[in-house]
Amino acid sequence: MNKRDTILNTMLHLVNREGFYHLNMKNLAKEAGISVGTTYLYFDSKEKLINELYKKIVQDFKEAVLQGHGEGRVFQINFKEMLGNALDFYVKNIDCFSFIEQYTYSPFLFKETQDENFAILEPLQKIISEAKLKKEVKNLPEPLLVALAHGPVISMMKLFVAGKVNLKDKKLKSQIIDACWQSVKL
Amino acid sequence: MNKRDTILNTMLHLVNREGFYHLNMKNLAKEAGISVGTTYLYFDSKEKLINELYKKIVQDFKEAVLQGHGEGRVFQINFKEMLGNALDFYVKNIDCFSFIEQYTYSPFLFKETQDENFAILEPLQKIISEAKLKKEVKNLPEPLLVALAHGPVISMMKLFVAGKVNLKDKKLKSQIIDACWQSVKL
Amino acid sequence: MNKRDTILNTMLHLVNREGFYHLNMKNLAKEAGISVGTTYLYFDSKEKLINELYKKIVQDFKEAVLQGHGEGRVFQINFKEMLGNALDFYVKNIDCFSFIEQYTYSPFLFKETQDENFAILEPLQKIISEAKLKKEVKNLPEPLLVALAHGPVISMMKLFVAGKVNLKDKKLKSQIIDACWQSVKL
Amino acid sequence: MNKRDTILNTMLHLVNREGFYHLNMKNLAKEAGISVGTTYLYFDSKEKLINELYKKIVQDFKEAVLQGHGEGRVFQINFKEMLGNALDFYVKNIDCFSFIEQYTYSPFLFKETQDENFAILEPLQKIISEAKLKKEVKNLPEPLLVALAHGPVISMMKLFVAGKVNLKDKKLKSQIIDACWQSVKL
DNA sequence: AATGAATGAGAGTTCATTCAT
DNA sequence: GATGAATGAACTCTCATTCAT
Repeated sequence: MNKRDTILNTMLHLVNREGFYHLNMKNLAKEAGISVGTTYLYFDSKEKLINELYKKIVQDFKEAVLQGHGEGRVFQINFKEMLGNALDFYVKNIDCFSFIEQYTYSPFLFKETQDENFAILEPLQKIISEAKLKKEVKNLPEPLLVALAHGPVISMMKLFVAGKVNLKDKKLKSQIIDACWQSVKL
Repeated sequence: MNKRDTILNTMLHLVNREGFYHLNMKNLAKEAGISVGTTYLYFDSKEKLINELYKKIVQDFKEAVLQGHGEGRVFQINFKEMLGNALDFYVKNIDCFSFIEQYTYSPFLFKETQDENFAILEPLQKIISEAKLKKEVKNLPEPLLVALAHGPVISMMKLFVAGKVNLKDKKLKSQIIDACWQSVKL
Repeated sequence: MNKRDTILNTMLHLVNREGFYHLNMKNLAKEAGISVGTTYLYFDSKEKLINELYKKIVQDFKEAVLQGHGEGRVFQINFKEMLGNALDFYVKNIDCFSFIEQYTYSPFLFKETQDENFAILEPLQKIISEAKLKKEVKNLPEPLLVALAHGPVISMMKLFVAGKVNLKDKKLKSQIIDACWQSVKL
Repeated sequence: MNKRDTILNTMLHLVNREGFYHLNMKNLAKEAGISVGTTYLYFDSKEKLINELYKKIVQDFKEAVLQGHGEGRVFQINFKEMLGNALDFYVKNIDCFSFIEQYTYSPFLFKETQDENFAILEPLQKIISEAKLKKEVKNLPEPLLVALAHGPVISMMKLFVAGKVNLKDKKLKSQIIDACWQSVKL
């Protein structure tokens, strides 16, 4: 792996083990097996590094979420697949899930835009918006439909991170997805 | 207001205006109109102070949520009331909502127990648990039922904080609550 | 002495012993017998501290130079007195002399104005300017008259600092002043 | 131009554009169009490099100053020519003038000898010393005679660098030289 | 009880120098 | 000879905490 990616991965790891607050560049360097100075060869500042990491994760998430997505297919199929992909991504990359949540709630960093916070919702927003036009979902405000689909997933992930539920269980996973589908479908 | 509460309130305000990261005891004292030293007469450390604040907010939240709650009443009534109370509390105390979210996602502080994170869910958990026993809700794992009820509310609040929806609108509020009810009801 | 002045004095001392380049806040604090943090209670930054020190020295210099100055007197008296005062000030405060010279030649710091560099010349400029109007000095450009009076003083001071001449010798002092006077007088 | 000279020239340029303080080897290399490593093939350290540059400038200055100098000629001619040469050199090589001044006042670097500071005065010292023996100059201490000749030139240069006088003006130049001559001549 | 000047460890960042290529 | 990624000590500055008043 190239050094830039090593740094990003180590950061991701550290943020989740110690939290933003206890994170410091010296530890990051030590954990990554490089020197402090080297970090600054690849990133201008701690802040930029964190922002870059966030962008990378969002991009990875979006890609994962759109896996297997087909434009012309029935909404139900696409919706369930997307939610399933999201869950799978989160479960496989708990660090990424935790990072996104921490980042979102941190007036901690100077984000370039406030909207960054909602970047991960974009794919879901898009298909719900289209379904809304075609009246294939409940007649509720779009943001609410998104919240009904995404909110429970996040809540379940929080419980999973805390070790309170097992999202690796396929049955539970499909129950979540079905329940969310029930919430939005006509 | 007594000095202890002034400090807690100022902290709440500051955390949301500047974020945990940019928070510092000097500013806290200045904003509260006292000296740094005084802060330490009431709280042992910054960390303890934050933890205390969290506990206080959770307690306030729980009280607000249980407002009007009747033991013997129909589940639907209690459920909707509870969700409505939660929404009202959050909307009226955005600072508290943001604080809770930030705190939850912060391995920032050494929490006394991980379970603290889920303290606010307790009332909801309790009534859902009872309803489950009486088979008044869908036959789904309890945590999922809680997530179906609470997740969308949190998601909507995030959008509200970002100025993307207006939760002061009564119609939207009842749409949210109804939708959540639909998700869990038999 | 108050702490603020202790810091300024220590800085003055250190700049001359070690030079701007080797100066660092830790040593400054140690030498001043305080902690690093304390320095920042009195000055916003290293740079501001140096700029403040410069301003203070210039002010002290100007005051010293105008000592005994009388508005209505013969130009020759005022001129010689001013030059004598300057020499006395420099000799008594070698550190100040060295500091001024170092500061002047340092694109080292972000000066608020370039003109700061010439602030110490103001009193001399003023009396020469007046004398010029009254045709009491040679018919040469004002800047040159200033240079003829001040340049040799500075050059002598440099030699004094290097231990090559003894400016505490009264005879040498009056020779310098007389020679400068000869340079500008009609 | 060979690489060694390129480095020296770039250094000279950079010191005057950014000052000693903001100078760093990476920028030096970039500006010189070489790599950092290469710099160290030609110079042992930053400090040595600066010291070498100083020596080179002093040498260039001395050569320029002695241009046209004739051993047997009248002192006045040699004196005026020397001062004229110095002025011309400084005006043509402002960077060199600024560098010399910065260097002189910098306990910034560990100079090999303190006397280095006065190296540029040597030619002037020499002819004044000879003239003194032959009683062709005022009966004043030699260092003062040197200061009377050189001090005003430096002062005028400082004003020139700051854009306050125009030393490219031939009349001003001859006024300076004449005035200095008046200061030292019998 | 209340103050706020003082502390100093530790933060983020820089940069002269090295060395494997 | 030439490179430039890598180093890590040292820099400026911050801030939770203390304690004499």
